[in-house]
Amino acid sequence: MSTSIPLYRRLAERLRNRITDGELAEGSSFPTEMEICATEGVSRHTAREALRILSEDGLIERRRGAGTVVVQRERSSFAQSIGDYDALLQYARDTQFEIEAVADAGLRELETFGLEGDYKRYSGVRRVPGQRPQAAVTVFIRTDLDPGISPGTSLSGSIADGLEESRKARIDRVTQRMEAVALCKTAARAIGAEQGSPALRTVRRYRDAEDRILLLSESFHPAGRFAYEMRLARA
Amino acid sequence: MSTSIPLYRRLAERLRNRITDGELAEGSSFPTEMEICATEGVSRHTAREALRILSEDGLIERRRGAGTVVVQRERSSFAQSIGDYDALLQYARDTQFEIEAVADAGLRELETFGLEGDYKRYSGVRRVPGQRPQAAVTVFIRTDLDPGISPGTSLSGSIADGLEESRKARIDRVTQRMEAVALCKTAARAIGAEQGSPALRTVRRYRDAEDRILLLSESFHPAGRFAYEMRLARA
DNA sequence: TAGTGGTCTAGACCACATG
DNA sequence: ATGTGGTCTAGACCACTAG
Repeated sequence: MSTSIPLYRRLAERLRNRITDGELAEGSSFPTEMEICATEGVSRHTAREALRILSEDGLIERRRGAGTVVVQRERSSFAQSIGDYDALLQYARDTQFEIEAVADAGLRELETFGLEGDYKRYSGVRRVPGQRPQAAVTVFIRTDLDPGISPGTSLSGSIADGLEESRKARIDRVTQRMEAVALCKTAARAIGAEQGSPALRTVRRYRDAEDRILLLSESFHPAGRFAYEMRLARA
Repeated sequence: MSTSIPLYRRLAERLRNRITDGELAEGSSFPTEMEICATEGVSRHTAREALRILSEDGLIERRRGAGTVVVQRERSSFAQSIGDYDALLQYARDTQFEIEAVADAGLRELETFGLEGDYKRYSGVRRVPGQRPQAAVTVFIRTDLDPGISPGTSLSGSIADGLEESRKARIDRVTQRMEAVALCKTAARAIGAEQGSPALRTVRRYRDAEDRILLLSESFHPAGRFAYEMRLARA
């Protein structure tokens, strides 16, 4: 085996492609577990693990006794998600990421964020040129994808943006987590806010189709300087 | 045989209790899979399913070769994955909106939120039954759509949910704004947090196809009790 | 009744972390 | 070197849905 990606993940990826390619139409008829076992030559457990992934991703729905169907999404969350992703990148294009430090990521940080492997850490602030910083930002990028930017550089756009253009890897999806926190000392100093004051913490994980994290960003937006707006259209 | 709840779920529940009861301390030492198999008399697959539940709930962390540890940080965040409108409603279904007061909305509040016309104001907290409040919530609903709920009622789901079912109006889209703020006195008292402590403020505006605001909700999630997760997939 | 997904067992090999 | 969690197989019984 030349690949270390588990069989059930590769199987999930093949099935996912059959959906997005349109071979498996929306609203009906997904192969049964036993069919997948037979055609793909895997055990039922492996087939089920793959189906679990697709189910958690919202691509299929399963009902005991009835069967599995491809979820109907007429222009729904998928189209909506694209807009969100673009909007996300748009924000990055409107501001500059001023890189203040670059280093190898430490073991503790990697563990904190659930990263496995080697990553480079870029830290700095994001701001509209001429204004005070909107956020303290830390970016972890897998070392083999490191663009090798020097400290002191101001990046118009995001590192994720450059990652796309380099074609070294393809970002398949992004998960984003937001919560309110009290600013830690480091972040507070970086953006000129008071330690302990409220901030919006945003962690984004950029993953490829095999669910590996290519890039991770953590931002602290102090209260009053940033609000996140999104629009949820109905399916 | 008396119960229809699967074994692995009951096992997960037992293990969860051992964590919350303090028998399994944070930071280290969770029974290994083989230990669970032996002491609980289950197969490894069943043990793993139970552990998967706890892992997805963020109670434990697993590392190959190293073992399993209890994480249960003080702030047991409740992560909500929201990618589209349906997922947003799902969160409301998992928690209860406990209504503490109902009144006509005042002119100043209407102005603050950009509302025009007559609205009813419902205020209270949202929580998973049996747990401490996750958020202080205020809902404004256009008076002609008022469901007429009495103070003291616990609503399983959201008012927006009921609005849909009443078929008196159709929600076409929702815009959502999120930012970090310091808790005001009123909200802080409602959820038992300290005034001035960090919170995530979320304002949602539910509009019909003519862009009129049918319903508006404002929530304050104190730091540590809630995280907002969304997934941005690409085509 | 036949077929589906849900649960559960027993066993195996592997990659990895730790001592 | 040992033990951990991660993957995978083969087989079984069950609850449920649908024709």
